[in-house]
Amino acid sequence: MLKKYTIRDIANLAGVSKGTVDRVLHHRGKVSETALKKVNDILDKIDFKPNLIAKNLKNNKVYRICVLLPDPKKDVYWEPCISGINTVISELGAFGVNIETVLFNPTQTKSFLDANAQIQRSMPDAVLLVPLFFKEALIVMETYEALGIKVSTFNNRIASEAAKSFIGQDLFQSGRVGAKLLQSLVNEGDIAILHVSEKYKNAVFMQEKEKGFISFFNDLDSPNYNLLKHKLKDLDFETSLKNFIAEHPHLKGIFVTTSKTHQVATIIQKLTPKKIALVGYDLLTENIAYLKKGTIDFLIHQHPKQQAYLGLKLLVEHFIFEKEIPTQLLLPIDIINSENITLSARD
Amino acid sequence: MLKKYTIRDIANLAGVSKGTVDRVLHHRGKVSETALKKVNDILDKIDFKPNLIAKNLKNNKVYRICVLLPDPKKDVYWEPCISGINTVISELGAFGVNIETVLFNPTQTKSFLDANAQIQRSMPDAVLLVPLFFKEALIVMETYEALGIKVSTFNNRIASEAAKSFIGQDLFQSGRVGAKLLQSLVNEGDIAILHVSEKYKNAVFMQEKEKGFISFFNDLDSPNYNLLKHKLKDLDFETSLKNFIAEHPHLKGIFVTTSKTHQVATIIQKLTPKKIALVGYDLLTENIAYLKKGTIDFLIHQHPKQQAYLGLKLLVEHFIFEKEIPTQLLLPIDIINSENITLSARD
DNA sequence: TTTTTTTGTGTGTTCGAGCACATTTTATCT
DNA sequence: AGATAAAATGTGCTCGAACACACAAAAAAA
Repeated sequence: MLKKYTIRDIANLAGVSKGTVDRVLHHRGKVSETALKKVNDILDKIDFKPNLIAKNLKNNKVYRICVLLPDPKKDVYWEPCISGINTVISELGAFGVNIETVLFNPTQTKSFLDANAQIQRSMPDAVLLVPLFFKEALIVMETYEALGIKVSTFNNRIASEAAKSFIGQDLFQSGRVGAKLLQSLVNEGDIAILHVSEKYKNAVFMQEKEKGFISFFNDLDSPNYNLLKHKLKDLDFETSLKNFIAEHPHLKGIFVTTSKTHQVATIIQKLTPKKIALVGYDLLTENIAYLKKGTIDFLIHQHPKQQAYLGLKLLVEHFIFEKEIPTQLLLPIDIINSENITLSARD
Repeated sequence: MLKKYTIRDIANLAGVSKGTVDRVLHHRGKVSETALKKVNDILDKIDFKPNLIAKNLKNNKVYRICVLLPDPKKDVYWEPCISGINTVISELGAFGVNIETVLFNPTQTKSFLDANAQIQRSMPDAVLLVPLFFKEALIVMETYEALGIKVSTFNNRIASEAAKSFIGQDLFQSGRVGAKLLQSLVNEGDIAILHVSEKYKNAVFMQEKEKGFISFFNDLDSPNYNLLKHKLKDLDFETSLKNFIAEHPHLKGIFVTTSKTHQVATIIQKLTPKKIALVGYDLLTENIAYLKKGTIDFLIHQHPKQQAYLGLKLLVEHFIFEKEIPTQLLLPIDIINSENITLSARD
């Protein structure tokens, strides 16, 4: 138990050489049945864990991993991802991994394609990317596949076999969480789901949240609530929202499906004397301010930092310690209010 | 950048031997100023990260770490800790650490003292423990200090210099989160904080939560709410609670400071036709059942698994990779409702 | 000037697993 | 039986950092 067995120990115990033990362990064949049995008998008796340290000493390759994500300058939502990547570098950089971050403009598909082409030319061992543009991502991932470059995705799920691994949230369930929170806040009246459509198309992801949101109230089947739905464009944002609110005097709660929740909060705070419950997404500075003020009641945390951190860490550990990469890793859907924000803002 | 520098590389670049480089790196002295400068010049130029793998190969010591926690058979709250410990074993066991779990009876201080005495006789390199009994824990930790055994604590914070490291929740803030949740659920009326006193004394920890709870409503300073406080003993639990509820017809919300929330739920569900909002602690099976049924509105997750996992992992990495152990690590205060429970139950 | 001490430098071995290669043993064929 | 092929087994080197030890050069003492 206290002893740390080595291949040599096993060889001595079995009365064979370490070469033979090695062949047994790796099923390399060229072992007589008698020797095989002798070694296996010992292996059954003791708990042999090959020393990971020695195992990797020989392999002095530097693995190269690229991370591709939207430029945080264009959308601050991605800001924490950078810090997640840096955490991995500081934790695992000494094991011989080279991590490069590549950014693309989330408003332009071309930027996404260009960045991928650039990465593919440099031929890294693996790529962790945000497949923001559905169609383009599919094509890009096939190219990676053909080049023998491993691909993991995070934040946005792509239903495709090319996507070997995904780290992120279950958006359907996330929508249900939002619904449940509104039910906690509002006893009866109109409840609206609001899509703030951003410049880039991530309609698929907003739809998933909507499905979950609606499914919750369907399951609830209560006469107290009346569901509404509304889309907001960046252009006529303010007037459109004001009109919507004016048209629905019984509006008691709003669920915003994107991180632009603060834009809605700005209006609600100004416009109405009577309280409308507001649930939205992501810990942007503006959102946090409204959360603390009380305009936003709950925020759902999508863990951008954690997503990048875990996705990258899994890739690194795959190369260094030969760990398996799970096909999908769904992160918990964190509910944030004004009181647990300080402790959650870190990641 | 792509090159992974070794000590040998640096030696060649500086025109000295690897022994000299080693002496410079470890400040072992016995290096002439000329040689020191030559080596440092190279070190400034390149980004040298000593290979952690090779570094530990030589050090083939098996570190022994004991984990001491209450027996999950006596209180299921601790059940997930075991799985957290096992995760560390499977993740880091191959690096040469021996982890032993020792259980004590949370209803008996003697059991705690006995278990510690047993651990101290076996002289491990470090101990991770739950300092459930304040006074006894202080004494015990001094003994560990004297024996040169590193101690980390989790779940319960002990205000003492002997506690080098703590992993757990900020209980004061946790009480504030509970208060905020009740405020979200209830618009006006009586709101009660309920202590279900368990057999063992953890009064200190319940008090912290209470302070936070009260501080929130003090800060709010709203005439809509009226705070109540009540203690429940295991013996006359049911009658006492029923009486309390009967005495306060305007009771609209209850905050239970322990994992025994389900006991309160049982009564609330039976007794009252009109809804009383209920916020409590921990993802016990019974609590989860009431959460899904709607009797419990929110549960605060104390992350028992994560606490044990992180506490142990930090100790292991301290020995294996010489990482610093933080003096305290406060885990996020997770809010759980019926919809995000499935994804959070895992840890 | 010679001997002793101090200080600086380089060399060689170790750790455990992996794998190439050498060597021994066993089986097959003339 | 002897030659040869095939299978089984053992040996020895590698990886990078750490450290003991040997040895050289310079400084101090005789």
